[in-house]
Amino acid sequence: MTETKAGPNRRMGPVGSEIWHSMLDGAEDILREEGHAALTSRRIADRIGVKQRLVYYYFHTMDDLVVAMFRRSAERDLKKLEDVSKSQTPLRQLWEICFHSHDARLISEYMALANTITELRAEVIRFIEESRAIQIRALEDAIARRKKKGSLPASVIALMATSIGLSLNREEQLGVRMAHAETFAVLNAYLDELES
Amino acid sequence: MTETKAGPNRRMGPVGSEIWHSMLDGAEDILREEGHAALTSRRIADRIGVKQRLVYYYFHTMDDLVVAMFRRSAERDLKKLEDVSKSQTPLRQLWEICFHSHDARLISEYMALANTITELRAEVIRFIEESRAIQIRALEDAIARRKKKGSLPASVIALMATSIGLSLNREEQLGVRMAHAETFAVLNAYLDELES
DNA sequence: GTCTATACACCGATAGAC
DNA sequence: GTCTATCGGTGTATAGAC
Repeated sequence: MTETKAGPNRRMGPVGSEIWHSMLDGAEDILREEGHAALTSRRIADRIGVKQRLVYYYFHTMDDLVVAMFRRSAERDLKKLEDVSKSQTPLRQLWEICFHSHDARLISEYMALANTITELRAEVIRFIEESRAIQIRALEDAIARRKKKGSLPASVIALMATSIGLSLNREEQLGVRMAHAETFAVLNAYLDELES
Repeated sequence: MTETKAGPNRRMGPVGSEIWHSMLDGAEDILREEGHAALTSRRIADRIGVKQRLVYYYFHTMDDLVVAMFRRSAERDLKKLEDVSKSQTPLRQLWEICFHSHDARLISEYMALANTITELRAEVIRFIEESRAIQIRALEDAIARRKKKGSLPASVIALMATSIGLSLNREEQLGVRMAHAETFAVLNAYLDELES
């Protein structure tokens, strides 16, 4: 298992090796700090102290590298979501993850790249659907535990919460604060009601 | 008024002229259809049938062009928001605009570009704040008219609605549908309650 | 596995003619 | 106003030596 996939008949480096990871680390840093325009094979190589040619030994194309980068981080995120949804206060923690631990800039760069890179787009879709499924399961449990009628469906709460979390996160990073404090207060109260 | 701004001492074409607009039109089409990587002075020129040099007669830099493009579209949007918020059913129409009339792909491209282009970032902030202000005003009126206690603050509804609208829009364009129908039903019911 | 070297395309931006 | 021509830089990707 030292070959990535068929593609062009070119020798390829081992997926998951140390240098493979450090390339993706460097790429992620660049994307977050300097944006898509700076995400080039040369800069990645420079950053981790190897020659540009080596990037193409580990990845067929730059698009492949981007897809691998997103997939790696999506897998980590999904694992974290699964973990906290089994904890004592899953909702509170899911909300923390949704609102805090993501870098809004990185997300927006991926979203834009997904417009062009078909395989990334598929990966993004998969991630949204799987993380939503996890959230819905956790919410259903919480709602059942509280057994107080009149709640919104778990699926609706999940979608709304992630949407609002994404926006709040993005706006805070931009420097917009209008209506944030009030919204946060409302959400906190709702969260308390669902999960004391 | 045929000069854009100080900047480099170079002759510049008239802002708002027919060709100025067609350049921005072409740029917008490219950004929506092919993404930021294809947004170059040469492709814009090709698309509208002029030579590349002319783009730099109308815009100092490519960044300037991008900022002008966003600003023009933001002004149009704000005007439309103002208009419908004075109509008979402002809430319903504001929601329609928020959910439908925007191209999710274009938005995500702008968001990514705003990470790098400082002036665009400022323009985005201004747009978010002004459109939110308009929405809050319309919502306050609607809530006062209904004078039914227990409603969420107008500012919170505004933020939540735009967030959810953006996400639904984006996901529909991606091809994700999970939880959409249920969410849409809930929102519709709420809208009916606020504005019959 | 990692390197040097290189082919080739495209970009932003400018000089200066008409 | 619009053009031709061009400079200097950077990108993806490959050939092939060690």
